[in-house]
Amino acid sequence: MLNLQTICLGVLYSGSKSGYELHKIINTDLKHFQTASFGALYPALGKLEAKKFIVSDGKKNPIQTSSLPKKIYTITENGRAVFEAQILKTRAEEKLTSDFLAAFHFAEHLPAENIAALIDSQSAKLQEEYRDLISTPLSRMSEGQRFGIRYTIAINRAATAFLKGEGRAIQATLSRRLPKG
Amino acid sequence: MLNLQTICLGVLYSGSKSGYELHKIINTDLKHFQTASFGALYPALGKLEAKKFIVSDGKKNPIQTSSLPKKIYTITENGRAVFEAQILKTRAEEKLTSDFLAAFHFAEHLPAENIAALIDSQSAKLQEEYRDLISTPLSRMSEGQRFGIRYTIAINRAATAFLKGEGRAIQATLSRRLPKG
DNA sequence: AATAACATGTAAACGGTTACATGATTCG
DNA sequence: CGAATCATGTAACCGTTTACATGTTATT
Repeated sequence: MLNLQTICLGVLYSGSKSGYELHKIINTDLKHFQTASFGALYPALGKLEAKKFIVSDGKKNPIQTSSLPKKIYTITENGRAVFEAQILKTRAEEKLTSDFLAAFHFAEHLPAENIAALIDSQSAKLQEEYRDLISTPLSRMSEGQRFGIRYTIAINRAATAFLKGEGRAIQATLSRRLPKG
Repeated sequence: MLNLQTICLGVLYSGSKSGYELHKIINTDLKHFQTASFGALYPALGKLEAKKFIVSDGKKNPIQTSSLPKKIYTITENGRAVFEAQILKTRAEEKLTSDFLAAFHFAEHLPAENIAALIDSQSAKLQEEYRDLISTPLSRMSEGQRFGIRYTIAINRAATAFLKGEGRAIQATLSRRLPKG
């Protein structure tokens, strides 16, 4: 699986950025397949720098208080080569972890109101994701990126349609159960 | 997020099982939203046992060579209560990590044959998942579990349809690019 | 007797989250 | 001058993967 280091190389490939900017890009543009917290991002950048895959212009000297705290990372030639090799050997792999589906798997332990809440909340999340996806400006985006967005939208729509069609039905069915005792 | 310990409690709720059986159940019946390796499973069971949420009938005595190595885990009353509380407060959360989408995001660094391979491989994986999903015996399954399977099938179909419809088109588009130099 | 499947576990390393800690810059 | 946002980083902890290590039971 592609790890955060490789993702960072990929984002830095198209231009130098600070850790903070990288964080923003990953958690907006790449949100549908990757996220990163600062606690994951900074150590990843540190490791990439140690391996000479990226360089920074940072003044890490704490005495120089007047210097900008902002540190711009730039990918090296070595880094580019490593990224290209990595992305070339990438296989179609996906891993979903879903509390929504897990909760339904064990739904016999849930009262009807919780079932309803889960479906409503999942629908809302899908709607929010949908808004994010369609609001992304398609210009300045590569063909591959557009393809990924459209793929994700197709899945999002199917999920929403399913919940709209069958969500009420399952709520009704599960409400008819005998209360556990 | 629901962790493996809680998932184990959930599976043991409906009947006592060995670690090995638990492993098989999670990686078949729960495959569409959760997997677990032995290296993750056994420590999780050990922690649950330490907390008295489960008990085992294991003869851990290595001198007793004649005893069965099989260890059956049973959920305790305390464990049931903890699981019920956990599942009750579960929120609709989902996390997808996709090398397929990541590769497409950076597809400008990929030659056309890799694009084609990625789409073919993703289609094959979806088909395989689909076969698994429809082959699951619907009897002896709760309403909630059936709902989860149908939800996953709806998404799987949408993904397959998208790749069938637009997969060739993107391959053609990306093949028309100038080779990088 | 060999092989596949059953069965349990550990250790090192990895990757990530959450919370903490600090400080600068910009805008109203 | 206060608030939001920009900005970097560490530490403790958590959960998992991968590889290793070992042995049993059932089938052919």
